[in-house]
Amino acid sequence: MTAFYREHDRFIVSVDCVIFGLYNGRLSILLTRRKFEPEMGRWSLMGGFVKENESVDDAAKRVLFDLTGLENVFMRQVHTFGAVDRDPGARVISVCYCALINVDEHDYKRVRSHDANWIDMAEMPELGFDHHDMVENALRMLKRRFASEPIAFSLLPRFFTLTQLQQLYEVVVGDSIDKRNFRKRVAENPCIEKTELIDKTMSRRGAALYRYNDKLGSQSRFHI
Amino acid sequence: MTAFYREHDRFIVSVDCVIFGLYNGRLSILLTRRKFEPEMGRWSLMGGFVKENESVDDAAKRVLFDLTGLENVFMRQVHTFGAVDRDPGARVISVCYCALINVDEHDYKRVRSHDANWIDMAEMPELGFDHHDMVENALRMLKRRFASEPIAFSLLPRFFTLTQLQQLYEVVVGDSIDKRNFRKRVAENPCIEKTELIDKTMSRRGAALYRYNDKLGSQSRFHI
DNA sequence: TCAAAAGTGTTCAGGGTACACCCATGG
DNA sequence: CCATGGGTGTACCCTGAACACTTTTGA
Repeated sequence: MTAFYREHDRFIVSVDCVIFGLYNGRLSILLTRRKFEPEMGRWSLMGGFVKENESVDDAAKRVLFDLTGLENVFMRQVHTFGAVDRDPGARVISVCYCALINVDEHDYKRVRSHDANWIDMAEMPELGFDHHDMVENALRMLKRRFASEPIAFSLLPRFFTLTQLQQLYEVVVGDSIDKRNFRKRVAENPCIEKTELIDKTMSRRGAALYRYNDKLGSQSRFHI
Repeated sequence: MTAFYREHDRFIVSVDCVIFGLYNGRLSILLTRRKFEPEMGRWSLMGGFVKENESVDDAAKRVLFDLTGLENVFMRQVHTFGAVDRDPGARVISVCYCALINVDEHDYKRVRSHDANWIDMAEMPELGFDHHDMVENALRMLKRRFASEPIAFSLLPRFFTLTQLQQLYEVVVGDSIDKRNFRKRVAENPCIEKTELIDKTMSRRGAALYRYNDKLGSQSRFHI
């Protein structure tokens, strides 16, 4: 390190992850109760500290993996929170990330061992620190991105019905969507391919299974 | 500080400011040549280090003020860049901000003393580190926000003509706009008030002067 | 035969875009 | 009288939203 850098103040840097999940058909968020002061016992986001030998993005991935066992999920940086006294325990600059996962795919045991709970977004408790701001920011970003990027498909099985896809959009957007309009847009999108397969688990009649094809490059977007 | 925090790695945190400006009718960016290693002599963004007793946002404001003498300008956090080796001189985590200013209002002497130059966006040189990513991100954010938030009015004099307003939008959006359609949208927007004043400096005929009124709360938006 | 989910088209309104000419004035 | 910038209205298209009934089949 050159002399120029030596003299500057240094900071603890953390990542706080807003982990959204689909938990029996509803949008939920992974929260834990803090196990140490300050604010011990208060609900809070999943956080961790950045280490010297990892990038900030990698720190976020590590935290997500530790908690859920999942890799390669939709994960984005939301904002960096750097107020001087945002954490009363110490000066900590926190980079907030958000992820959206399928609760069924993650590793329950990991979540349990971290004393984390899935909480329905409609019943979100008060959170410590500036975590409420983080959740608001993250949710706004999630809704925006979800409606314009093909995030949904990483949450569905490889083959899915249009009803499943629509329900997923409805949960995230937080509103109901007209079935015919929805299917019209799907039909116009070359990335969503109908297969010959039929799913009979949800109805007597059976529903056509579709597949997402991202090989279409820049066209692999789906804007509901 | 509780014992819990003591053991964590600490980082130098910087802010890098992408300062866009309107310089004789074109979108420009404020750049400087690095005066120390690594990458001495390379064009780079305006940066500074966060200090222990200031928030990250305040650090960005301080850097902007030091460079331009301006306060209360449109200034937003863009993204945090945290790759391990993004700065070959040391591990530095950098929070990127962007600002858009009116070049005529700032303090030239400050800029000069920092050896900073306004460079037309069309002629942007190669930058050191990950500064090119920062500029791309910042420009994308600026265009998005400029088209949906009333940023323009802080760059214009208190009274302005519709031609001035339109030219400003054209410069930032980087495309030309139909005059009649533009004026139609202005007319529909209650925040842009026509005054009785006439500006005769730009034409023989004279142009009506308008004023922005942000007292209309949530309606004080102008979406071109 | 009925319950439960799948599937299917049309209409309408509003917003966005394209487009060309007259006006006022100072020099 | 002319050069310069200021100012104005309409037609069309396309997208997005609203809306209800038929089909299939296992139990």
